[in-house]
Amino acid sequence: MENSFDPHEIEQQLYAQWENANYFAPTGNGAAFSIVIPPPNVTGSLHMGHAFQHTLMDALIRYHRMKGDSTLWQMGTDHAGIATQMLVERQLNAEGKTRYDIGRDAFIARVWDWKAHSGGSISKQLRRMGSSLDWSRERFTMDEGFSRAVLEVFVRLHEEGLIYRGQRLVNWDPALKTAISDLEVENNEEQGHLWHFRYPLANGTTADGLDYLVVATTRPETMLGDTAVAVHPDDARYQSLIGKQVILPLVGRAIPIIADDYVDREFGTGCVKITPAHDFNDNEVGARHGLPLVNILSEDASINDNAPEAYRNLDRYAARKRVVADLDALGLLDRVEDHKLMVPRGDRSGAVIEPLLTNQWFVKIQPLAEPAIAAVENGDVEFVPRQYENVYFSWMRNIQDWCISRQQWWGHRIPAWYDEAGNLYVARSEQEARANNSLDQNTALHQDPDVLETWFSSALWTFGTLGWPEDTEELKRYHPTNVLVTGHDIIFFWVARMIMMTLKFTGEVPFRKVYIHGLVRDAEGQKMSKTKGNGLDPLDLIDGISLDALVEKRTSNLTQPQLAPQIEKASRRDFPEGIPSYGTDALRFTFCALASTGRDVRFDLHRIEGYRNFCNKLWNATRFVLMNCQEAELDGPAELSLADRWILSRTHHLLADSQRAIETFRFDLYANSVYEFVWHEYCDWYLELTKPLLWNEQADPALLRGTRRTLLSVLEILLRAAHPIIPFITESIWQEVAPLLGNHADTIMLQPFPEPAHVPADPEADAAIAWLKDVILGIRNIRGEANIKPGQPVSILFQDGDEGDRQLATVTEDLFKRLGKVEEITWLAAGAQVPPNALALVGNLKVMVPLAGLIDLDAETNRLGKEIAKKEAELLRLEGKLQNPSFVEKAPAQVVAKEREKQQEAAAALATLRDQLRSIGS
RNA sequence: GGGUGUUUAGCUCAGUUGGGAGAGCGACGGCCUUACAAGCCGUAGGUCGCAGGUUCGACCCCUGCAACACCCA
Repeated sequence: MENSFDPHEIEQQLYAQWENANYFAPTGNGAAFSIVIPPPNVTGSLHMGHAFQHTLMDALIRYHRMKGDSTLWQMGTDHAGIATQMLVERQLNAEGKTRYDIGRDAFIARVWDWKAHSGGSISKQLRRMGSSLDWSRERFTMDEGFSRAVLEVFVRLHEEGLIYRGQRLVNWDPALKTAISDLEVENNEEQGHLWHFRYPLANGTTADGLDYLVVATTRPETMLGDTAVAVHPDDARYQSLIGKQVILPLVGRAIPIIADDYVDREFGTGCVKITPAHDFNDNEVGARHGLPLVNILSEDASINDNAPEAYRNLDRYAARKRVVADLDALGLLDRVEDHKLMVPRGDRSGAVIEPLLTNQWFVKIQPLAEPAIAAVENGDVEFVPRQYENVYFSWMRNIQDWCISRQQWWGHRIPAWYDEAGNLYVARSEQEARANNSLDQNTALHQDPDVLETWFSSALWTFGTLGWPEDTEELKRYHPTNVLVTGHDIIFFWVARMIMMTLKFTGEVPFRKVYIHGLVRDAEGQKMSKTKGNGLDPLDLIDGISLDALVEKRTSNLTQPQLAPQIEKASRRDFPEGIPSYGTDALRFTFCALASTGRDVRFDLHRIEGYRNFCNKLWNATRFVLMNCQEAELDGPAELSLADRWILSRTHHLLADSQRAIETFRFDLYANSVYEFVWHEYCDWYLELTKPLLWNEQADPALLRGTRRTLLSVLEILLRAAHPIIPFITESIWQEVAPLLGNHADTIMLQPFPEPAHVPADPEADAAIAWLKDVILGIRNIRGEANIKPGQPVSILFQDGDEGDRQLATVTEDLFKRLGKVEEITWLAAGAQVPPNALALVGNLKVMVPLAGLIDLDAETNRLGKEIAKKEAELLRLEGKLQNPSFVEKAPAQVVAKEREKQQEAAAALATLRDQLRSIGS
């Protein structure tokens, strides 16, 4: 083995071996365990969120596979309607064409073509993460089989009256010219204006004697579509005007003054213009009052023919200026204020969204939502962490009908046909539509041009990927899936919709548990984004990247190129050396270690560096073990030393802790227990404890065999225990180690996950080594504080203590001699005269290092002083507690007894330390 | 405006049923000790956001407040 760990030597080669051997496909007759991948966008590339999520999923999958479950991790990608269409349209635009130039069929062919050539980049990247996905069953939401499921669901929902077509106000993206869901709208506060307009009263005056009302708006152009002015029903100022009319300026329409408690009396003048065709709230007000809807916008957000001629065909912002100017000219512009407002923008296009009245397809959601709420209420689906259930419930209980149509070309086309008269036929095909409705070939039919939104199809993901609507073996075996691993940002988009649709069509929940992980942020806690240029590419952490390449990457193709210098500066500040290569295992270990319950993680390079070092530590521990075992005879009678028994006992605890952590999704605790065990138990103590024996030429061969076998078998067990987190290094090492134990299997991947029951705990050995550690730490502390050179051997004296101390000292003599670099040990009788010394206490046992000229007296006095102060504080606390009568009375007896014991120990220790200080001082 | 979460060492975070707080990184001091300088040994550092309450006892349970973050309207 090389003398340091080099991830590049092993990773890609091992992954290829695994994949070629088909280890990722489910095998065996064990219980089924399945996870579906949240299908990544086919246009996407791997980002830190994916890397995080896949690390956790892969850890679960590898764990269950090793547990012997028949484990399926279903791979697939999502066709990402809008994103993909935008991407291919941009390519066309670069050629000077639009999609309309080439037509729908050619455009779709072009998208498929794009997918064939560049659609798979995320698949390659997922392989670099070590993800053990079943590639042989990879699915795509636009594939034929999956599309059949989508079609079937649409038709059946329509048959049941749960899908309908209707004219409604939807979020309209005027740049993409399509409806989008309210989840795809980002509301952000932006600086704007509040314009106050005077609307002349048709008759009468206000309480103040004015002949007009003042209304305020942030979108002046919408006034062309006003159909009422509303006031609060209890607003004394306007009581007499309710039911009267104003004349809508510029338009000349007389519109009513209505009373509705939607109006906020405190805001502006307390009068609100009502535009039911262009505002969601106004729409509801309009519905309550039977107001007409006047739609004044076209699909590109220019003014249409329902507005006065002067404004027609003007873009909405041009119209805004014109309306304001014209009102001003008429003396009807009361005033303009600066105003912060929430502006809705499409998350893909960035365009300001308009509520627009259009014909769309909707899913009637209430009948689907009720069972989906019940499934979570009764525990059929469990969220981890639990509190996300509240997020789910609050959304589900206020859920609106779901607009599923999109005015796009790329996607599942809506299976609805119209005849010349506008009659509508929904069927699985045009042929079926004709057959079901007795329409012969003379009746011309044309298909609805719209497609379904992507989330409609991904809602079917768990059962659609397993072959539904066919009643397949896979569906029976792997559905419901066991757990969904996803971010909280798509609980509404995806999780809730999967639960609804899956219950509806399979009668089963899609998954039993939903593990929600946090978002990955940068070291400052900022969200990683292309715009801010603070993102990290997981592959750059794995392979490393030079500073210049990193800067280039972060500053190219920016949506706001003016930020480039700023981004470059920050990058050069944060990564002056670029990013070194850490390898996949270190990255995965970092993600696991940071994955505490559902909170966002700050990704700090120092952490991944630490875990890279951890991998190197494991690598070198293995080198030590192999060096000492490879040439040795391991067969024959063997005897376990105390240290062997101890590390086996610690292994038991490692396994128990790890299993509990994985089963409860505490990847951080899992990673920490592996780290702690490998570094601070196996390496720091156990390997050191084996050296006196291994390097002793005269050692008992049975003991040597016991130790060598323990070195190997504990290493082999911990490799299996750690494999779900760090698959590459563990596989690589395991292939060296396992054969020495007689295991010649091809891969660690399919070995059983180690069971704590197979490695019993050994409390006696635990206690003995705990004692030994105390003695050694005492000696080391004296060495460190008294400035005794590490190379300088010391003699030690033991005094007092009990029979147990004597026995332990005898049994462990060789061990602490080496670990404390102790030359000679002398037991002194109780009360015997002792030479000047430095003292460490282990219980009642005095461990002393004679001064003999090598100890710095001042330093030792100082050290003792600190010890005494510590003990004094402790004793004071304990005494205070024990002198409190209500504590002694009310606290459980065992707690009181324990505190008493502590008090006595502290008092005894304090007395000894004070004696010691006196004897040094004298 | 409603809701959720967070607040613990200089930084990033653990803290399992209430019995005087831990890790990693960083800092400081010492070491090329035959697996590892990506290492080894030792040390320092905390009014557990603030104010109340419950309790013999509160980082932990309850109430209020503050700051920050996110979601919804």
